[in-house]
Amino acid sequence: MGKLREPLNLLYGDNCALPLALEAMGERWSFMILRAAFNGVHHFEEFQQELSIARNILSNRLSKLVDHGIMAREVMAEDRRKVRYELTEKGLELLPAMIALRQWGEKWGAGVPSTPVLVDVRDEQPIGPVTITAHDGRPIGYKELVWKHRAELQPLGQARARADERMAPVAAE
Amino acid sequence: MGKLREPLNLLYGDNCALPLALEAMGERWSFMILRAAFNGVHHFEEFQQELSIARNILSNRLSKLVDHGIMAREVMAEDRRKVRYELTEKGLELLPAMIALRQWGEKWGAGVPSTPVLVDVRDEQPIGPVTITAHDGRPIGYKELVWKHRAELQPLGQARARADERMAPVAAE
DNA sequence: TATTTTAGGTTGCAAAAGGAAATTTAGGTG
DNA sequence: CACCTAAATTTCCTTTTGCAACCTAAAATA
Repeated sequence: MGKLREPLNLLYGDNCALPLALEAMGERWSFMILRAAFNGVHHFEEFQQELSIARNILSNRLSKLVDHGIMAREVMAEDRRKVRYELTEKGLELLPAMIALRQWGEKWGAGVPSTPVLVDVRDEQPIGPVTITAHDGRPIGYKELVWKHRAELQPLGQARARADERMAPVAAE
Repeated sequence: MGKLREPLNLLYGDNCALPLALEAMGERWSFMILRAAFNGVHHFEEFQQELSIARNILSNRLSKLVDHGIMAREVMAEDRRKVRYELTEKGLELLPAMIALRQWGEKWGAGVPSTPVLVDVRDEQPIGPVTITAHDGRPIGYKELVWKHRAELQPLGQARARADERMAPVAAE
């Protein structure tokens, strides 16, 4: 058993939060609805026309997003037929995940020039790639990641000699 | 129409890459399979037991992931019954998106302590949150983002006075 | 060589989810 | 009231998913 390629053992854990996130966002239209919401779409008919999604599916997805606390549903006071869907804080915080996905699609999707580009309002420069970062913000790649149990963590600032570096011995190889 | 809340107009574009990414990763099991792959799972039976996924679905999803160039399929030389599935570069680069999702799930999922934690091998400190960053790496929030067409971009370093700041006039409000 | 085991799938069938169009409900307007 | 609109819901149909059993080629074993 050579250690030529040790299992990356990322993303593991008895209680990985990924399934949880996927429960809320893993359905086919969820991200598209979210994208529209980020673009200022607030009403049922807007979503429907924007996405060309079946009305029943849209209805169902909006309900689920509301149930999951990703969107808030508010019957409008001035015209109580209208319902306004708004991203909650929880929903807004999906932006990094969505942009990461979008950037990946941009990079790897066959020649997507992606003409409109996201820029920082401040300097009007395009945003950088969404990356994994160390605690100090330095970008790091997947090879530099390891699982660690909470108990094994050391207080910030005093990086102990990498002694008991047993990483969660999970799956494979 | 008051401008109290202008449409964020993020993520838009005639050719947003998000649908493209979702075509490859938007199906229910895709991210879970990817997660397993990141954890060093390489073989059909491993995936199957790891995920408790139906064999036909697994078969189908693996094929699709291979078709999309996210995983590579290789019949092993030493035992030609065995097929090894390996993440490609394209697949590996989904890590930020996946971790962003996971972190979101951690933060917002009802009390998920997420005991094993990802750390930087270098200093053994937990990784930071995946964020949107400006070109210089400074983290920025969704309020600081604007669409800009390629033509309107200015060369880095000389942030022109924010003159023709017409942002893509899309959807809503 | 014949038999069994293993890895990686298919196949068939019932259940669930998805989609298009018509209908319903609650609320407005002339 | 008759009519309209926004947001769902219901109906009907197609596709996808999930489960179990079956299949096949390649080892392993007898």
